[in-house]
Amino acid sequence: MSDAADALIEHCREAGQRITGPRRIIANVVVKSDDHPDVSEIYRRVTAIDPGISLSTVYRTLKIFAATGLVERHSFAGGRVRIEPASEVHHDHLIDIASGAVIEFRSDEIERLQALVARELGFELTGHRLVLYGRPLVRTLRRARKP
Amino acid sequence: MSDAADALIEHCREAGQRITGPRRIIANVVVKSDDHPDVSEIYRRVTAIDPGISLSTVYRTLKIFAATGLVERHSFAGGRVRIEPASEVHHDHLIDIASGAVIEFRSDEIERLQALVARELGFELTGHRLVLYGRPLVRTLRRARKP
DNA sequence: CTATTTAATGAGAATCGTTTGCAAATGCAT
DNA sequence: ATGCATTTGCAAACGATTCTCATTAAATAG
Repeated sequence: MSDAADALIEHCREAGQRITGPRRIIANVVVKSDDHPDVSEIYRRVTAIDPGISLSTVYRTLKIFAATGLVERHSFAGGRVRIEPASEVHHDHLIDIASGAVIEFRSDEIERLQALVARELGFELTGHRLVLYGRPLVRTLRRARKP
Repeated sequence: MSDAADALIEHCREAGQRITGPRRIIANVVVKSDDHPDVSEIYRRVTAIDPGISLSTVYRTLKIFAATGLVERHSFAGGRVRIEPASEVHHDHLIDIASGAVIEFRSDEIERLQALVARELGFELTGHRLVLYGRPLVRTLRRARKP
């Protein structure tokens, strides 16, 4: 239905994959997930639409989508794998340790330094993984200044 | 036996832990592991010294050492947990995608930027996890220039 | 040095997320 | 519609890690 889901499906067809009911549904669920859900959450959302779809199919389909570069699978902090639709622009993640929320960010400066560091060590940087963990800054209430 | 292992053991005692045979051996194996082995590799090394030590004990002991801050447990690229003795200086890792080797590095500049980025997003940086993946630079053989 | 107390161990079962084997169902080209 | 390869659902298998619990060993008191 969704534009992006159609694109995802189209990519699959081009990759020689059959377009099946489950795959359509999973594609739709994934593209409208902007909250980095884990697989069981995806499964929950998928079965809310079609209760007949099995967990294996969700896993298998996500793997195919990932292989085609259509979704990304992150494994933050030793936990379970979390899913996000692939986006044009690369970004890294900051985890709010208070709420567990995942915030996306991007820093060209950091990227540049990474490549530099790798080169200094004698490597060509082929990828990286940066996750920041942080606690929300308490917006310090402006205290009335004593004159 | 080793200086560092003694320190590790001493920390444990101070933390109210009993100093047992298995713990001594595991401590020794860990401190002389500069290659970021995974748990089963640690187990292999430990049982090479005392075949009676169980895998559960290795896991339990590593967890205790980690809790005391004496060893660090990393989970690179969706794989198994890998162990390293805690070091004074913080560092990040670069994985050689050709060999799987783990290289340690440190960049104050990157650290600084991370804190900055976090602050801009409204967070106080409490931790981070940076892993670079790279392919060894082929040291381009200086080709004889045709004059 | 031995007895007492209490924590640590070994062996295996249990758990968790993920993957796999297989028979039945389905997509798609004809 | 027909045939056939691909997908599916189910359940069993899996690998890493954790747990259970009876047994053993460390620290402590006597």
